[in-house]
Parts: sequence; structure tokens; C-alpha cells
Amino acid sequence: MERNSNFSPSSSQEGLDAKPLRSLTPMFPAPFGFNAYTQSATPPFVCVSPFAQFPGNPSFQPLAAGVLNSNGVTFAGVSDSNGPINATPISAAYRANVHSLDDEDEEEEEEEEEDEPVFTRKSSKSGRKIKRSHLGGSDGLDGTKIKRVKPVRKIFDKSLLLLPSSSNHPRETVEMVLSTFDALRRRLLQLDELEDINRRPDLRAGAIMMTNEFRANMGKRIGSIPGVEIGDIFYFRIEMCVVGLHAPSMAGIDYMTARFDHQEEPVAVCIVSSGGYENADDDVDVLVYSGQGGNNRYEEKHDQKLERGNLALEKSTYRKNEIRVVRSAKDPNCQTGKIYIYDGLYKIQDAWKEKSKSGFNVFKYKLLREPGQRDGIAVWKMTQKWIENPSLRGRVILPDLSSGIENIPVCLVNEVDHEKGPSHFTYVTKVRYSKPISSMKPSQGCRCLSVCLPGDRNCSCAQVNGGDLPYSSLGLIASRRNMIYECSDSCQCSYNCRNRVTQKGIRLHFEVFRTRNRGWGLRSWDPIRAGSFICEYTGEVIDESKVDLDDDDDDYLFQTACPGEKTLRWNYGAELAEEPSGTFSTDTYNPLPIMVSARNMGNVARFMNHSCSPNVFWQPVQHDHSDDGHPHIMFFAMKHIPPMTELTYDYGVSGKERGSGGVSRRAKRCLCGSPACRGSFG
DNA sequence: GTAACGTCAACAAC
DNA sequence: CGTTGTTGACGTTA
Repeated sequence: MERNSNFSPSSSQEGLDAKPLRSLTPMFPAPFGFNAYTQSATPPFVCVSPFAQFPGNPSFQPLAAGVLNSNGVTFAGVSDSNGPINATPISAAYRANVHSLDDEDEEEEEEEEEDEPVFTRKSSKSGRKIKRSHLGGSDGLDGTKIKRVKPVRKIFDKSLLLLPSSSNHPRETVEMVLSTFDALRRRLLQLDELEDINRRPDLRAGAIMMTNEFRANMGKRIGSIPGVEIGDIFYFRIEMCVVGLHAPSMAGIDYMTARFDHQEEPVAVCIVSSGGYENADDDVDVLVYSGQGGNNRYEEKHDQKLERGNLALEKSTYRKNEIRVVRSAKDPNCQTGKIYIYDGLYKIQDAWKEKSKSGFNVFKYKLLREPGQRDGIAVWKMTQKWIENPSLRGRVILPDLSSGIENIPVCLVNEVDHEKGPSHFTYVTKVRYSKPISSMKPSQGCRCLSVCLPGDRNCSCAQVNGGDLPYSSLGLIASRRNMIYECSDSCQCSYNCRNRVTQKGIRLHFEVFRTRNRGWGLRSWDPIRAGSFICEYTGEVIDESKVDLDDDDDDYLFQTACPGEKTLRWNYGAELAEEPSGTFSTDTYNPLPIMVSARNMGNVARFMNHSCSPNVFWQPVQHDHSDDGHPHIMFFAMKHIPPMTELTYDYGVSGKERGSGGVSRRAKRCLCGSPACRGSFG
């Protein structure tokens, strides 16, 4: 269906004439390399580019029903049985001013009473990015409600925010923003943990991202968000802010003022369903959503008012514009609970008012999922059922590929063709060394009682890891590094110590599945949060000296070839958490002599395919000896991975291409399909 | 249970 | 009128 067919020159003209309802602020200079790149005139996903091409330009294909208007903001020219609607966003054009595009010297004009040079534009958009005033209702002449607000750090070295080769693909941009956010958040959390405090690393990381305009899809729009795909999962509300999916950091309803013919009206553009009012039934295409307000914790409950988000939803009921829906679910792997899933576009079918349990009026909106979209929450509900009862999974060849030796069964399925399974191999959960472990350098144990804790200077395991424990309290890896030393049998700490993660084995419900063109692959029924341990690469460890030519055709050989920049720079962004003087070493590729062959024996890892845009990376880990030449190869999630998404890692650049003294293997043609595909691997 | 928090739109003030 | 400054609402997170 061509949803933009009713786009006409006149409507774009309207866009030009649209007067913002609120102040305009200079968009440029783009203070950051990154920003300069997101705002270059070409990519359609940019926030707001004053020079965005006219929608008529055929080179310009938005992903969905959105079209950039002259303010660079998308809107949907919605057409349905109720007739066409021309909506031009107005209020969201808040940064459409143009002058200073080429005026790079303006970068440093604002100092905010700080000594530091500042690389952001004036923070006048809200006027409250940095505030040091008294807050609150302050009837307090006695100063009861005075709050000091720390300024959000701005970054001086813009090169910190530049990847060597940034892609212009919206998906890549969104992933880069999320990955930077998470690296920053992880580091802030790690620093907090040293002092045993919690200063909301998520919010602080988000604030740094926002202040530095390191974000994607600024400027609101109706319809889908370039680079955000149905099924994408988020672990923090702020993550949805920085990619432009849902602007309010707290409120559940995101809305904007749009122009319909000659009327200006607020319409809802995105809602986050917190789950409190989820339908009990299984209809994944219907959502009944409650309006906002009326139950503030600090005041009496009252009737909801038809204003703000509620008003916007009301208007959207009649305008029938597409509304993005984010549903929430319980994350079974994370005791803190909630996870957000982008479920695509809906339209409001019905709206009414009803009495809540406490007797006050609540607005209700019934939303119907637009047809023709790929499954979002439906995948989730399906996999949750399989986890509860694996026999519900159809097309199963083998219920447990590991024959019971893994913590959790590994399902083998084929929904594609008639292959009956991979060729024979022996499933093993541990690597086989060519020499006994007892002959290797033993680990040095810590003397921590009970569990190792961050900030404990006496913990030798923390010391050997560079002062920080490598995992968060949830068992997520904090940063990629040359080696991680877990606690071992020689340690006095207990099995529950947080520095024992990979040694406990897999925690995910894996399935080995038949891909369409890449043989067998690996995916998970569970959602996987960035930094989660996935599995080890088990098999037979081969010393480099013992490689023979036979290995040239070993498709199941792991070697530590140099991975792509996405893997290398997974920590990217963490340095933003440091004080300016701080030295944060970014570890890079460190070649290891180790190779592991999973041809004859191995585990789920041998089924992981290569991708140039991987979602998994490898990390050397020690836990049963400390011979650094023979580490365990452990895999961790690079990003949040929705259920049923194939797990892939970067096999690295082939030995030949590398031209180093490495083992030379034939490069294979890459089928990863990523926009950043290098064309070959291995 | 509760403290602390960021963003945006709306409003207020220049 | 155009622009800048201030505030309340929103709900999340640990």
C-alpha cells in the first residue's frame, strides 16, 4: 500500500510555512563529529536537517509511512477509509533554524560558569538542561526544598565520539547510539559500585548523551522510526529517548502538535504500555491503554483530565494516525524485571471513559495493530510458552542436542528444509586441552569471605582485573578487555561470588536452527541483555605450533583473528564517564596463540555464524588456571538481542588479508547481509 | 516504601 | 511578536 501517495507539493509547502509553536533554536553547528554526520543532508533518519531534501526527491525513501517535510520532520500522510489526512508536525520542529550550519566557531560560545570548553549548542531548548536554581514548590522561604543539581558533563574531545568509519545506515546509527549509551552506563555503574552507591547510571548516561546530542532521530514524527525495528528490546526508558522512539523519559504518552489541513492539533505518536492494564487474553493485536494522570503519589487521586497525552490520544482517535506501541514484559533473566519491546504501529479503534477501582475516571483507548507488520510481542509470547513447555515448540528434530549435559536443553529445529541435522560431532561443555590443566600455571586465589565486592582493595581478583570486578552484580560484563580473571577453586569466596559467571555454564534456552542459506545457526528463546554471558567456544584446543594443513578446511575452527571495529570498540563510550584527567585504557585486539577446533567435538558455539554486524563478541577468560596462552573463549552479547534473533559474531579478517604472520585460511564470501558487510571473512 | 532523577510542553516573562 | 526562562507532569529505577 502506498501510504504517501497523497503527498503533494502543497503539503510540503505547508510544511515550509508551518510556524513552530515554540521557540526555535539554532540547530547547528553540529558540535560533534557524530552529529555532523547524522545531520548531513542525505540520511533520512537524521533528526532535523534544514537542508533535508524535498519529499518529492525520489532518492529519498523513508522506511515507512513517514516523509520528511522541509523541517526534516516526518509525518504520515495517512489515508484510509475515513479519507486522507494531511498532517504536518509543528511543535516538533523545534530545531529547524538554520543559520549557523557552517559557523563552527560558535561551538564554544557557552560556558555555563564552567572552566571547561563546551561543545554543545546553546542549551536553550528547554532551558533546563543545566540548572542550578532552587527547585520545587518552594513555599520554603526557609529553604526547605533547595536542590543542587550537578551539571551534566559535556565532552571536549569530539574525536571520542567518532567511529573510524561510520555508516550512513539508520540501523547502524541507532545501534551505535545504543551501544555508546550502554558502554557509558556500564562504566558509570561500575564506578558507582566502587563506592557502593547508586546514582542512576541509566539517567546519567542518558543525560550525557542528550547534552551532547549524541542521539538518533531527534524531532518527533508519526510512524516508524528509522533504524528501530519491530521486536527491538530496551532495558531502560532512556534508551528509547536517545534513539527517538519515545521522547518522554517518564510519561507513557508521546505526542506532538501536527497540522491537519488548517487546524493544529496534538496527536499521539508513541505509547509505552507498562503492563498494568495489559489484556489478559492472548490477542497480540489488541491493546487497551489507560490515559495518564490521576494517580500522583503525592496528591489525592482524582479524575483524569482530557489534556496532554490524553487529549492527544483523543485527537488521534479521530485522526486515525499511526501510533507506535512499546509493550513491556517481565524479563525472566533479570530480577529487576521490566523490559520494553517495540511492537510496531497501531491505530486507535475506540476510546471511552470508565471508573477505576478507586472510583475515579480513567480514559481508555483500544488500539489495533496495523496489519502486515512482522511479529513483535507475538514472538515474545511464543518463546515464553516454549520456555515453560519445550514440547510446544514445533519442527523439533532433537529436543536436546547436548543429551542432557548442558544446564538447559539445546533444541534442534528445522523449519526450512529436510536436513535432518548437522553432521556428527560430540557435544562437550568444556574445552579439551592438549596438556593437562594441572601442568598449567595455577590461579592465584583471593581471600574474600563470602563474595568478592567492588572497591575491596584486598581482593586480589579485583586487582588482577585492573582494580574493577569485570562483571556487574547482575553478571553482565562491564567492558571488553584483553583478559578476564574469574575467581577459581583457589579462591575462598563462595560459588555465588559475582566474579564467577562463565564457569557456571549456559543460562539461555538455545535452539540450533536451519538457516535459509548459511547452514545451521544459533538463536535463543530468551531475550539477551547486552553484556550477558552466552556460551564458551568448546572443542579441542590446538597450539599454534601444531597446526597442520588439514585445518585449512576446518569450518569449525575458532581463532582469534582481528574482529571488526564494532567488536573492538564495544567499550566505546565508557571513556565519557571518566574525569578529564582520567586515563581509561581502551583495550584492543590482542592476538592469542590459541585455536579451538569444534569439528569433532564442541557445543552450541560451533553453530554461531559470522556477521559483519555481529550481536556477540568473544572474550578470553580464565577460571581454572592462569596460563594466559590458553584462555577460555567466552561469548558475550554485544547488544540487547530479542528472542529468536540469530546469534552471530565477527569471525575476523582472514589471515591472508591481514598479511600478518597469522595462519592463512581461505576467506569465505560473507552472507551476513549487513549494510556494513565487508564481503568476506575468515 | 521511597528518594532521586531527565525531558518535554506549556506557560511566564522579557 | 520573537525569544528565553521556569515549572509541573510524567513514571522509572534501585
